[in-house]
Amino acid sequence: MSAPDSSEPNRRLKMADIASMVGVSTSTVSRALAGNPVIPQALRERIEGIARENGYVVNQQARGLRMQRTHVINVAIPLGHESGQLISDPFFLEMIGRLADEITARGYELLLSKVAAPEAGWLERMARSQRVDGVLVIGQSDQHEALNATAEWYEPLVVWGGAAEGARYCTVGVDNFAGGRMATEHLLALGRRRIAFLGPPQAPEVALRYEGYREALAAAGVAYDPTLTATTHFTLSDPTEGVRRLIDEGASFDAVFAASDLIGLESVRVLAAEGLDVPDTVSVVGFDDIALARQSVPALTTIRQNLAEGAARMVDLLFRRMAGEPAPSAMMQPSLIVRQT
Amino acid sequence: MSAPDSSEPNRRLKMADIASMVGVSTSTVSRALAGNPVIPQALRERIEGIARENGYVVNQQARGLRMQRTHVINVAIPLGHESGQLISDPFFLEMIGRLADEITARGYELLLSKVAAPEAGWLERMARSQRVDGVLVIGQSDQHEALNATAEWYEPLVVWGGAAEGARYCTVGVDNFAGGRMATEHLLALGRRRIAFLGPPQAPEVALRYEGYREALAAAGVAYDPTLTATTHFTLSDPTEGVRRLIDEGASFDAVFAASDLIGLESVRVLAAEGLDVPDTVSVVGFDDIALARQSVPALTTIRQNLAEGAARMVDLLFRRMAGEPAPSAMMQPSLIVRQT
DNA sequence: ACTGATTGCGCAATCGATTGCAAGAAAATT
DNA sequence: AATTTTCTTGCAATCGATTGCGCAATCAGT
Repeated sequence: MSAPDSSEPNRRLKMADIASMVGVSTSTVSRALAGNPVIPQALRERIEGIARENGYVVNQQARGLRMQRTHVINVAIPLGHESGQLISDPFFLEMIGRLADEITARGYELLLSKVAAPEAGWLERMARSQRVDGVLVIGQSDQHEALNATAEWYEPLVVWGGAAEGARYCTVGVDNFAGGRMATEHLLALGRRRIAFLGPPQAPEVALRYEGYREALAAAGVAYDPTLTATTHFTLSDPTEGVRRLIDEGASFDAVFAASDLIGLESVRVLAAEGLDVPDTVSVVGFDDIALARQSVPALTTIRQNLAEGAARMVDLLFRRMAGEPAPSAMMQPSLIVRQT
Repeated sequence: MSAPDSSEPNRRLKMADIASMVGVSTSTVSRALAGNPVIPQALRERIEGIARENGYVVNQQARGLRMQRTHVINVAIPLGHESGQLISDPFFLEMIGRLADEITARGYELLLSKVAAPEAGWLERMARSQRVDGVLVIGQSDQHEALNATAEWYEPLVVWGGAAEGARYCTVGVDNFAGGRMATEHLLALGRRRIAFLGPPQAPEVALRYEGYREALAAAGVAYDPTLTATTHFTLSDPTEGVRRLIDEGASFDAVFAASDLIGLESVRVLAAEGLDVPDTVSVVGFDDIALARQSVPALTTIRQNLAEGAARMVDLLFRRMAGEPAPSAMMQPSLIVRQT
């Protein structure tokens, strides 16, 4: 008995419904809603008005099928060598947030795929499903080969990570080698000589940081000691064990270069718990400059990656590639942020 | 001059291509790939084989249009009262990760929408675009009305948050009122009497925590002092000011109940920087139990929300609603985790 | 060998939009 | 008034899959 609402959403409206309400064909409605100038302004406004009043929204499936584009970007996070299921590193959150801003600003949507245990062909399926117009991969993980294989024929693909050897895919990232060198040089300048390295070296970006570390050691004439390298994942519990292992094995070290801030922060915590004072006894440098690095006590010295710029670059390159222009990889300079550790 | 690869992906394959390669109609290919038993096993395997060899992947746009479902779930994060653009709270990352697991496990994809400055009708557009089969909203923010309006006619909608008064939408969350009470009772049990509250009370879930706080005070016969309430956002820089403001205004307090761990951790840091010892002079309790709460020094006492369970519940309810079954809101019990603050 | 049941597979309609082409109406020109 | 030009607007094909219906081939039963 209630008066019929202006919007009575019993059934999903299609363009034909709007067309018959206005008394025109779907062609006209389609053109009007697309802002095509061949439709006179008066009529266009009438159509827009009726569409709005009835809460009509274009069916994106149909539109996508006809137009051969979806206005969706796939953001994939491969977790190849991460044992745990969870992404616990805030680095990802900031990156996702920045990418979301950039993608939304261009009128696109973001399809997030967490690729927990990469099966063969995951990236190829992603590229061929035609569900998305482009793919961004955050971190190479151990998927270097898969990336190369797909990049061979799929243009709109941009990867955040290191410029791995033999990579034929487009990467955006900071100069990880330089970052590793800067971190190590900083520790050397503090007088540290026994510098440990903590991180997952299977990931190309970490491998480059590691090379920078060894390069800096060599340049300073400090002998490289393999027992000071501990392999850990990016997850939260793993670095704990990594640091403990170093201590338990009796390795004597006076500094830690951690492959990520999360690993760095955890190292600081474990060292403190073991009675090793940071920074008096042991210095620590992280990588990323996540928000928590600044906030923690003591504040973590780290190598900063500018994610705002990085995300903007990735999206910029991706859209160029989607437009058919070839876009080259980009490398940005990291910077050393000296804090208390 | 290179030998033609087994997969020559010059052009995107459609089902008709596979059909002509096998020598059958698209109907048969479609049925075979869908595992329809009317297709004899031998033929089905031949079709599957050829499809695989040629890297054929079903066009999801076309499939979605025909089937009237997309196999995509929209996860929306409204940031109504967050001044900053960024989601910096790790709570979101863990939640997104858990939801991604649940959604992927059911063969669906996750479309992530960061709704930075909610415009009128954002949720309605989301629901009507037919780009997704259901919508999950993480946190009510200040969008209570929008949620109510859309829930009126759109079934597959589940919200993470508090059971706000007059909410006609389906919510999943912990009992925020009980959580607020538990936190406050814990502080009272420690002998604290001047307990400050920090958080954004516009969000319904925070409002409930606040009510629990006041309820506990009243039950203990401790006078409520409005000058001990400071409004802050969930971002990282804002709590800093919130705490400083309390101190600067000369409010004397011996405990802080923070509406989130991020606010709690920041409070600890600021208090320490101001020379107020935690926990000797001031006790702090947070909310969420993010990974960092355990890891920080001193480790943060907090009210734990079980996000793994919460995410599973949300997705479970959403899929029930997508199937047309009415599914009621769910409330889980939080638990007090006593640590060092 | 003939009828009826069963199985295997293709035809063609359908999902909801977009757009090239062209027809009819209106305006401008001669 | 007749013709040309310009505006509007609709017809119908198209994007790539799914599926109800029905025809032909195979098989079983007598």
